[in-house]
Amino acid sequence: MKKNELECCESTEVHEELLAQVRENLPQEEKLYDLSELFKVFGDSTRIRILFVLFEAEVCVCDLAAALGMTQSAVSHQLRILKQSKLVKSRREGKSVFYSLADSHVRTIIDQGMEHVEEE
Amino acid sequence: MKKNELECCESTEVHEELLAQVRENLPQEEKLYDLSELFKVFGDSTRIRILFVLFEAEVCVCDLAAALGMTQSAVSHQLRILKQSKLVKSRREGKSVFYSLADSHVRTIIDQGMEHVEEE
DNA sequence: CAAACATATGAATAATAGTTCATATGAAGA
DNA sequence: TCTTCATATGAACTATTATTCATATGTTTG
Repeated sequence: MKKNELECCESTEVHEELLAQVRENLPQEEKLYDLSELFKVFGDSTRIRILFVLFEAEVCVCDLAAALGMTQSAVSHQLRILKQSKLVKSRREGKSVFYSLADSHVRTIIDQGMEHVEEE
Repeated sequence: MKKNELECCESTEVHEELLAQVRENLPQEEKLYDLSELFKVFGDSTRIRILFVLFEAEVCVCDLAAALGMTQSAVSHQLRILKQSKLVKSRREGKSVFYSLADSHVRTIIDQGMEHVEEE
């Protein structure tokens, strides 16, 4: 990173200090990437709807598809993404596969998001 | 929604009840959409990095661009999105515009996400 | 073991979103 | 007022992603 890039806002000196401090406290690039990837999973209304259904109960794929009015394939693709992010887990029972929430962070994150959305 | 869609998993009866209950407790479609739109904002590493910089201090656009090694334009576009979602606010001081976090939900949501990502 | 059922998955398509480039807006100073 | 600096924004391009369709995998039952 070249120092020249910082030549902005005229008062270069002061900002250099600030930027140095900011960079120091910034998490590793990989962590930030993983974090954004996690939120990307929440950033789709189909997956959000799936999670809300799973708040209620452990549900099999075809019921999920029925509840959401979507094809089995579309739901299955999204379940795979949710599972890869460890937001849901699955359990096979005969021909069916039942999905449920993986841990409590899911609920907390969504609740906080809801609070933000519901403000004003 | 046609009842025929629910003919799956053979034991239709039981699931009908479950699905009726699930549908009842599901938030309005609009709420779910807004929620996913909010998380979509968190689901980009550029915006996550911007938010982490703002955790440290109130920063002007060109310093943000410098800190992240991005063009002023790209940062400005993302700031607009963050502002529309009310995650950041801005304040003009002469030629510069300073950005800062809008409320505490931002921090809570990101912290919970971090916890999830950092597990195992 | 063959047929039926539930789910998973690869490829293709369609829609969405981020960055770049050029330029517009808005403020400060000569 | 004209120039310069900081930021904002529209359009084009590129990349990413969700859904569909066809089909594969895995399980139960006759």
